[in-house]
Amino acid sequence: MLTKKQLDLLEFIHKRVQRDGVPPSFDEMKEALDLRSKSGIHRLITALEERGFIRRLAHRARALEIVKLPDALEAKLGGAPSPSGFEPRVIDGDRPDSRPSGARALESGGAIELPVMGQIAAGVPIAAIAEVSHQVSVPSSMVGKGDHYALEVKGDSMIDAGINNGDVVIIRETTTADNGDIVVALVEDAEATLKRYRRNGNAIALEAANPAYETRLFRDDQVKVQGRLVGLIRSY
Amino acid sequence: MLTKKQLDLLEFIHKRVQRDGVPPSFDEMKEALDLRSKSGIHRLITALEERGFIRRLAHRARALEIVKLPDALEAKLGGAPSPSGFEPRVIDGDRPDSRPSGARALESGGAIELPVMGQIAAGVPIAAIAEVSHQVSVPSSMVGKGDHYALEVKGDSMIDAGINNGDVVIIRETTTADNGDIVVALVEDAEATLKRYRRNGNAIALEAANPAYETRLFRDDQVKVQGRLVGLIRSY
DNA sequence: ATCAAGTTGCTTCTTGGTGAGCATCATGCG
DNA sequence: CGCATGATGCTCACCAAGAAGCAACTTGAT
Repeated sequence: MLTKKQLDLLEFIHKRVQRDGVPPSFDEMKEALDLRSKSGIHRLITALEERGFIRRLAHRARALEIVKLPDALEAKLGGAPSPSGFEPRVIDGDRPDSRPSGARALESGGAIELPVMGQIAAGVPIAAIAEVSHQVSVPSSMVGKGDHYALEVKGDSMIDAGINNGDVVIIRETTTADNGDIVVALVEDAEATLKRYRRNGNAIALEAANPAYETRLFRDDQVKVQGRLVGLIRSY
Repeated sequence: MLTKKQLDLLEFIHKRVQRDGVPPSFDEMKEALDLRSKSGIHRLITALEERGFIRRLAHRARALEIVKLPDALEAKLGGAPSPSGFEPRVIDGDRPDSRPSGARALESGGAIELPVMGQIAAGVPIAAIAEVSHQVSVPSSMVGKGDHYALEVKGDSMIDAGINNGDVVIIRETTTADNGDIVVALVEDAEATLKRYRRNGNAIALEAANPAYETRLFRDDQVKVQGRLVGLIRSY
């Protein structure tokens, strides 16, 4: 899957992250691989990204992250593959494989499994968040820090936001939101809806994205934000 | 399932990966099998890929990976069959049906990695399917049989279908479509667009889902279906 | 405004993968 | 036996990708 150079670079990055917690800059990588130009690094990085081993943000310093390690490296260096903020949990026992297979059940490759906690009304509210009905896999790039869960959307009140009936939305648990965010809002401690959030003083507006539905206004003590929309998955 | 040659090659590749962490190039394989031409290797590799033992990226150096090993080899060499961290659970009972030997391609847990083949215009412009830019994980429930890939949507011509600018669409490779399907259509062998497909006699209509765009009509020889929309992933 | 970190264009050279065309050989089948 | 088929082997041609270097340009941060 990888050429020697690519493997070397990946290994270097991995070590740096393990050591410093921060990925190296292009210049540091250039030094490490003994090159005289960053452009070479750029190409190697591109190749690694294309093959799905790292993920990155363009134009951001040190904005790269190892998503997975080839088996060869994983065996060689003991470290956990790292993604999304949880690695310091694995201790090395005598038999490292004692748990990786179980521990990473929810985190294998570039995906994470999230529980689908029932349905949510995008139109008229449905009962609040219920139980886990099943699990979905989502790209780990979709979830950042914090706890997440998924809900199945019922209704069409958010169609203008590109959220259709039957879509699965990925929600990050949070109790705050910024204006314009799409949130899971619990109204009057009874009904949960998916709406766009807008605050004005101590009034909260929950806007649908469908002209057929009206914006509803509440006092801020009537509405509890339960999560913010971070992703969406649809199957045809 | 495999011919002798194919088995030999697979074994060689496996050993090399175990030893170096880097798969051999065609030339190295050629040497190992004592051939005088790479093209033979090419054929063997193709056969192995077809049978699901290896996975690869076309036109990329050493971009190949062993996905599974035939039982014969697995017993012979102790090595792990490779995919993301779970094999130590299978004991050999009398019923090895744990793996029907055709299953689990890149599949780990409930997710599969697919290549993102660049961007597709949902509006006017184009750049036909280009290269792999990176990989995404999608729930395996989203893909059925057949080959799949992903594209990033540019433009807003499908907004009324809930497909926004920046969304990643999952495409199943196929050359046929039913009326109403959303497809990747290659028009005039030049531009690829994501549109709703409708056939009428030997005329094909490509409809946008946005009143600002007009339906375009073509003769059926001007349009080639390259895939059908099966899923969508959006990150906020 | 300035610096550091990334991104790109262009060049050069080497390595590596693709594919057409043709020959050989074993095998299963009437 | 003669033929079709499929797996292999080879040559040759071609072109793409990997790797490296230099330099200029863009972005983000301060």
